[in-house]
Amino acid sequence: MTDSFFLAGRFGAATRLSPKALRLYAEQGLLVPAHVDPVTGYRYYAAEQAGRARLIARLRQLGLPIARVARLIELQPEVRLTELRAWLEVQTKRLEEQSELVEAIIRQSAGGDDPLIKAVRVRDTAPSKIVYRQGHVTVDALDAFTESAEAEIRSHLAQCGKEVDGPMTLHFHEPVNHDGKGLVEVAIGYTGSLEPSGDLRIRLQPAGREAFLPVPKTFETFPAVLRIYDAIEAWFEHSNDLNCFGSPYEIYPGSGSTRFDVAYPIVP
Amino acid sequence: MTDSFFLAGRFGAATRLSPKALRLYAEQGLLVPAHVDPVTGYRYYAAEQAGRARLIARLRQLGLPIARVARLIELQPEVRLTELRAWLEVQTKRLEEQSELVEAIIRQSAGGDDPLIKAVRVRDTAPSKIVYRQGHVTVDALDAFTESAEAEIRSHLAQCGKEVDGPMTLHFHEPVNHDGKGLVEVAIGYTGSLEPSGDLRIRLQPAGREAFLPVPKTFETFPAVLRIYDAIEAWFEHSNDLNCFGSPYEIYPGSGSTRFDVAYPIVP
DNA sequence: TCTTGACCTCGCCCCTGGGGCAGGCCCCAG
DNA sequence: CTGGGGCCTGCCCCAGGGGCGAGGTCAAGA
Repeated sequence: MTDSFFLAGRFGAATRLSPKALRLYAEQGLLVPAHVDPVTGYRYYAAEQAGRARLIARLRQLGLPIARVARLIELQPEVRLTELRAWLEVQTKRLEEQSELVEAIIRQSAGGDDPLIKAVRVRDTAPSKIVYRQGHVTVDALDAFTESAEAEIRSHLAQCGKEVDGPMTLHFHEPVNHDGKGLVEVAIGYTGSLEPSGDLRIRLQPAGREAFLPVPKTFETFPAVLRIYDAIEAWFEHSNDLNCFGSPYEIYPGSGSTRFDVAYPIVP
Repeated sequence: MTDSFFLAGRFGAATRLSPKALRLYAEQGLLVPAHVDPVTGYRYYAAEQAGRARLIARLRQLGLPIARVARLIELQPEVRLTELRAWLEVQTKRLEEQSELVEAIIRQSAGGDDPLIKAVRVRDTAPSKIVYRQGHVTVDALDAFTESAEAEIRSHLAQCGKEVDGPMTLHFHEPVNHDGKGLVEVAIGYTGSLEPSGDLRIRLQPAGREAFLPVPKTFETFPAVLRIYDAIEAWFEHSNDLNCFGSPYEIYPGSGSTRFDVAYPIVP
């Protein structure tokens, strides 16, 4: 048995792992050598460890981080395969998003031949007091968050006997993607005087101007809705006079019997 | 004009870039602020820079490294789009490879129900002197490298009047993937005495044993050929007695009228 | 037995693309 | 003039190693 021990170089050559990687995995407990010489520090791997090592090499080759590999390795093979298939699904989705993004870049470069751009309008916004709730969500959780926040705000306003003043708005302070959470805010204007409650906060919204675009039915869902944002941003590029400097928001209901408008604040 | 300058926070909010990211891009020269206050160090961005900034944000969102973004940004839009489409192609290919890899992991977990595994045989290899050439190649450049190296070696042997002894072998010292270069070696045995020449080197190949598998026609091309490697490795797992410890190689021509065999060295 | 060369160890700094924090200015509104 | 929030620099941190240098080890040949 003792002659079926191998040093890092040879073991790594057989398992497609570099000695450096093997050392890292040994430190992290992912692949502990069968024996470590306490004097020299030499790591001796047993032949039986080759299977595990090769599995690790494959999972790493997929690009999975070490911690993920460590979790997957301990799973039953069937569960592991299920997880891997799910991971592949995610990768496929990511590729689709990248594809969408490239298309968006193409449209951005092509400039203003999009009829959407010509539909952008500007209007003044009235000052109001707003009550709002913020949260970090992914695009999947966005609808649920919006609904629950709106319900919470409306019930709080009803409870306090205050009147709703203006539409509901959904602000995107950070980009909301599939893979990352972004800070969003559901806000409703009101009249009268109100105390904050729970995670509901109060803020003054000064008067201003906004560039907006009603969203046609076919662009309501993600990721098609991103074209609306693109269109307004492209419109800013073309109108040298006005500058969009702030994050975008959606206004429910939208103008002209649409479900919502998309708008950007304008610096006067 | 001076009032169309924006500080990093506001500018970043409009272009989906964090102040920290903007600082990094400024340091790298990717997006240099229109003005930097020499006293305070404050970076002031002009409204006209928003387009470039947004393009950078998009390209970064694709996952492209900054250096790549910097190159793409300077290109003509059409060229840029061509490059982006090519990049998408590569990503698609990568996803396909990952999919293959997951399938390979599944087969590895499933164990030895593959008829290929049962076809693995063992044989002794004769000692010989070999002349070889090494190189770092990707899988795309592999065939060209192999052909040119084989031609070079054969012409050198012919020039020196030495006889070829044994088959041509192609050693994979490092994994050769689509995305990374690996060290490979084309080698041919000879008899007599020969001097090294150019990038051709000489080595003694001691006698040994190898586990091998002739490659059926349907598995000759990448990535299907990887199943052959997998099969031999799986065979090692199942035969507790023998250990593969070394990198694999291909032998041209293969046994039984196949184009090539795949083999692993065996530790006796 | 000695030497030599290959192999191994550890430790340090490097890469990407920022995030987070500390300490200290700056800027604007009240 | 003062406070709060925004901005600066500078430092350390993350994964997953690569590369390098100093020094110890192993095995085979002389």
